[in-house]
This record gives sequence, structure tokens and C-alpha cells, in this order.
Amino acid sequence: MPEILEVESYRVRAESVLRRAIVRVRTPDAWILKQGTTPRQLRSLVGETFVAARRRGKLLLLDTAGGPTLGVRFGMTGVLEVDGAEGVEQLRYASSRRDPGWVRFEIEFADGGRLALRDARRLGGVQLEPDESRLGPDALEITAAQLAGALDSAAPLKARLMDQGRVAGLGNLLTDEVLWRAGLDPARPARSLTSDERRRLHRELRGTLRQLMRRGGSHTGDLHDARVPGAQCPLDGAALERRTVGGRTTYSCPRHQT
DNA sequence: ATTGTGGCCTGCCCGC
DNA sequence: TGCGGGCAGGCCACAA
Repeated sequence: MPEILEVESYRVRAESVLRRAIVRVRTPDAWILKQGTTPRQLRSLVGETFVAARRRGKLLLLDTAGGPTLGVRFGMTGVLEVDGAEGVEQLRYASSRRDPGWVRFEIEFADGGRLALRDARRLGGVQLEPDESRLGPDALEITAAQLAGALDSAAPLKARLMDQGRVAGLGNLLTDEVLWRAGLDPARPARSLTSDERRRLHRELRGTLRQLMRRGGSHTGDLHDARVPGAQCPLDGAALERRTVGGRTTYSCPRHQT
């Protein structure tokens, strides 16, 4: 499940394709072309070079010098391959199989290298000129004030944190981990947080993302192994609650998340 | 406008 | 051993 941490590691890896001439674009699966992007438009990348690898939330952005910007989304099982290697060593739920039929999009460079999207479940996507303005502030950079703005809502706290238009980058696992660490009930109305609780959430959000980045990804959280039916809270031993919040399976501790 | 719901996709895992 | 059903979840269309 590529969340912000995995996509950031893809972005770093994608920097190695900058300034390399694009000689071929393959689009074997038209399904993953989004927002009306056509194979013909994508072939206009031939002759260009990428000059910057950016990221906003879970969206990877590859800018060309004079041509369009390429946007890549990874869905749940998407993997970025660069010159045959993967940007993330172990993606939970993403099979490590290298089925050639799972390559949905591929760019070849003059030196023989390549950049490819491999996605077993086809939930990822590729498009030219993605609308970045639809995304909220990036979760790795978000300020306390921006977070407070994102939480001005009656919607459940978790739903708001996962709304990519409000905060960009958090998925189901990271959100559960952050709220568990912050001791906040995912189902609480977002605007019910006190200023102390908002400060705590902001601090835990930043700390969690940085720590899990160093550990190796969204699946390395302290709550992660307990996100199974019947497990106990790793913090206080209470029986974890499993429910649906914001449309997503949610694990939380009824004792210390209030 | 805001919030919630269902569906898409398909590999994987569990129980029979 | 094979098979069916449920599940995973990012994202989008649509409903209320």
C-alpha cells in the first residue's frame, strides 16, 4: 500500500532517471491512463528528458524541460521500477512476483535503462499534467496551522486526515498509527479537538512519518502487527476495536484513544 | 458545499 | 486438493 513514505522513496529513486533521453513509451494497459490521457499524448514524451522528480502526497510528478509533466499514482499495489530495481524493497500486499503482465506503463531511455509502473491490481494510474491544486498540503511538510485548517469539519477525524484534498499523503495504515500514538479516537468529529490535542496530533504526525520513513515504510508502525482481529493494544493491552471509520477498516484502542 | 456510500480492480488467504 | 467468498484500499462517481 504505497502511502506517502513509499512514494517518497519512489521519488528518490526516480531522480536517477533525470537528464536521460526518453526514446520509447509503452502503454500496454490503457486502463491505467487517467483523465483522458492517451497513448499518443504519452508518446510525445519521446525526445524529452525529465528534469525534476517531485511528489505531492501520494502523487509522483516527473517534469520535463519543455514538455508536459507526467503524474504517476500507485494505488494500493503499484511499484515503481527503475532500471529493473524496485523503489521499495518490501511492499505489504504487493506481491514480490515480477509478472511481466503487471507492467502497465514503461519508459525506455537512450542508455537502455527504464522506468516502469508495475501494478498487479490496476489501481494505479498515469496521466499528463495532473491537477496538483486538488491536493492539500503534503503530510511531511504540513504546518500546525495548515493541519488546524484541515480539521475544521464535522467529519470524523480519520476521514479528514485521509481526505487527500485536505492533507495529502496519509493512507489507512499511517492514519491509524498516528491516531493511536496521539491517543485520539478516529471517529471523533475533527473540529472537536482541543488546541492541545491538535498540537499533539501535529507532533505525532511529523514524528511518526519521520520514524517510519527511517524504519522502512508504512507497514513498520508500532500498531501495525496488531491490526488483526482479536489483537491487544501494544501500549496498554486493552482489546483493540475494529470498525469502519471514514469508509475504511479502522483499528483503535478504546482505552487510550479518546 | 459537505459528507457518506458503493464500485472498480484482482491477488491472496481462509474455510470448507 | 480445489474452490468460492471475503478482504485489502486508493480513488472516483454518485447520492443525500
